[in-house]
Amino acid sequence: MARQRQAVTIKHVAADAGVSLQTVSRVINKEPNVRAEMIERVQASIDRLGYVPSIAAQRMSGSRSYLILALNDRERTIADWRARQGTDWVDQMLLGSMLACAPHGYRVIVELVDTHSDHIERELLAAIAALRPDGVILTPPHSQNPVISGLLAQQGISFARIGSLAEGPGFTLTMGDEGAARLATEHLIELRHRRIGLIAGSPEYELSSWRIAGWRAAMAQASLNCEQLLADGDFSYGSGLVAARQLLACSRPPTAIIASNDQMAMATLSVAREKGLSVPDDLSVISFDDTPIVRFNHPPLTAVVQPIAEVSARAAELIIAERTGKDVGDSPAAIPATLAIRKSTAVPRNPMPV
Amino acid sequence: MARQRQAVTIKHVAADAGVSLQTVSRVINKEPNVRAEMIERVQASIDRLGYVPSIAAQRMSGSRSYLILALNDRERTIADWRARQGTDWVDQMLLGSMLACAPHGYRVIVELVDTHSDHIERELLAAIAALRPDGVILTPPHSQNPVISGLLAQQGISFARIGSLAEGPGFTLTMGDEGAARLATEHLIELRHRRIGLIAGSPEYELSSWRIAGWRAAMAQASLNCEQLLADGDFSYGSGLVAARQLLACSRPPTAIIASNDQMAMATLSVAREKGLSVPDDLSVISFDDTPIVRFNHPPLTAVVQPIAEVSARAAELIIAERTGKDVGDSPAAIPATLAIRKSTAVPRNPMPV
DNA sequence: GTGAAAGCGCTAACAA
DNA sequence: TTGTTAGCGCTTTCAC
Repeated sequence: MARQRQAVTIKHVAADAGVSLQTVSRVINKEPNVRAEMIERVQASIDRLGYVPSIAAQRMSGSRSYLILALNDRERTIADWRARQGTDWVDQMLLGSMLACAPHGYRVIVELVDTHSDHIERELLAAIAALRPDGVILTPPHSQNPVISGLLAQQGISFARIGSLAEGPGFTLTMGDEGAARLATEHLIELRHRRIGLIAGSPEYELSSWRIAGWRAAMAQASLNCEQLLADGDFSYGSGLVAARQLLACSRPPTAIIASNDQMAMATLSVAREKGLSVPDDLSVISFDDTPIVRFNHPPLTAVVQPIAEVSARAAELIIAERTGKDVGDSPAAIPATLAIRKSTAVPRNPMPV
Repeated sequence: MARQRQAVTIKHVAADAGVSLQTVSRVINKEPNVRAEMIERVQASIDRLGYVPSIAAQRMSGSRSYLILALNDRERTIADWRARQGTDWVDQMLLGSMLACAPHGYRVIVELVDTHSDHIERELLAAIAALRPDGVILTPPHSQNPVISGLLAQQGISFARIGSLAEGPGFTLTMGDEGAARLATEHLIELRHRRIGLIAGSPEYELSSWRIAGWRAAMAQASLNCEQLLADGDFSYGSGLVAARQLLACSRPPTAIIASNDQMAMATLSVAREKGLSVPDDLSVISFDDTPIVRFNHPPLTAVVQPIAEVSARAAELIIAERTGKDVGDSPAAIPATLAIRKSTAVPRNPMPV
């Protein structure tokens, strides 16, 4: 098969409309200072010929590449995909960002990068050199990596940081983690829980501390003590087991536990089972992260629902708006998570055990 | 921020190595007829400068775009993403194709296209004009759409059709649906089921008929009658309800049902519940599609595990190999699905009801 | 085996 | 407001 060049190019359109290339270019890019009549004429030719500009050529001439990179942690992402547990972070990102990109002619490319690798810089630079994306959407833990931020800023690529509020370049976006933790805690307080444990996420993630802060705030507001109620975790199932055991083994164990993600929530359920505690009667459990595994559990878990798609859409919009020179909107932008109340939270059977 | 051009270009490398652009280009593209010494010298400069070729420029000059489009049905994909039930078809596709692409410098772009739209042709042509991908991976139902196949062939773009064996251009790949249906049926026969129902998938999908064929073949081999045991479905939950009710309402109802996807399997479970049938004692159920919803069910369902990642990887390899001019391997390629035996299949309590 | 020239499709800068 | 020119970074001829 012969190597095909572009079927219809800007030249064809220009010839067809009887104008210069430049005029066609101006119409394509919706530039000002073109007579309405011209726009109409050119647009008619574009439609008739079915012309679509070549992204590569646009990129070459120093314009936009219409490409946005969705940067995710390689190890985590591949592990999630392999596990087939329904973790749909990437899907939700695609859902949000692709739908936001489509009307502007942008595309999203999922790019996986090693977090802990020392050549993360080289990997990212290679992707940038190869694709020259107009923007990059960073997810935790990349979003709080100053090496990445610095590199992108220096390259003049606009980017959005999801789940980070650290000072520095780039748009910052959150899902209101502190508020969400507060929401979850308050829900439990309303159910008359007094001892509410929290299994924290990995300290490598900024949002882990926000969740702790939200929980602390809600507890303080209700004049409840947090002592012995905070356990470390790192988002892994194993760390959840350790943390849940620690919480439930203390002198005055909690009647409710908030786990900072789905894996640790599942681990908490497992520990409850091994201790003969029934959920939710003996122990209420809330999961941060409303994944299928959480929803299909028996009982289905009360969970914090993170608006990943919405945040990703906003991230894409911010990046596109910046390029277009339009009003960029607010940053930091917070799109609050909500609480889905299900069957794993209830009034405690023994409000004050032991 | 100043619009940044490529940091390191082929010119820099050429100057650094003291050779012509052409020689650098030859080294990049691993062309023959370059002295080993030259290759080494150029490669050293490339490494030292951290040079990565611009995909856009490569595309412009008539070479490869290093882009592969993963074409999926828009409506279905977005519905799955929104439903958040853990359907991970796209994830598995990405897992397989991205990992296969990475070593060759290729990227994958997920593209959603309306199946039933009359401007599907325009949509696809627009994507091709904009990106000029080196290849396209088609999934059902696109993979069996002759309009799409014809268009891609005419554009000289290599493509792989997953789940289609229809004559025509493009590589064809399957997950051995007939064999998988046979496997599932034989598993039930071994458990001494004699009346095994099948809920078919949408007739718009070629693979629906393959599954029927596999079931029929296994039944015939065991000298079992298929009468009244085949019900129509269209992969939707609703159609599964209708089909399951029909099967279970007939004069000699089945003791086992194979549903052609997860949704219809769930529907079958629901109908079993409403009829007071216990699974697996009164009714065995097998799902085609091993999604989280199936795995997390109580009881977890015996299911056909489709090697989506493997097939997608193979599809990407075929496309890349064709470009590279290497041995392309076989087409049609079949990567057989397997059967995960879980708790929804057992020896029937009443081998011959009524 | 290596290099020089032309051009891919488009836009920035400038001119008219 | 519109058109002309030059050039983006690379690969394809075609010379040498």
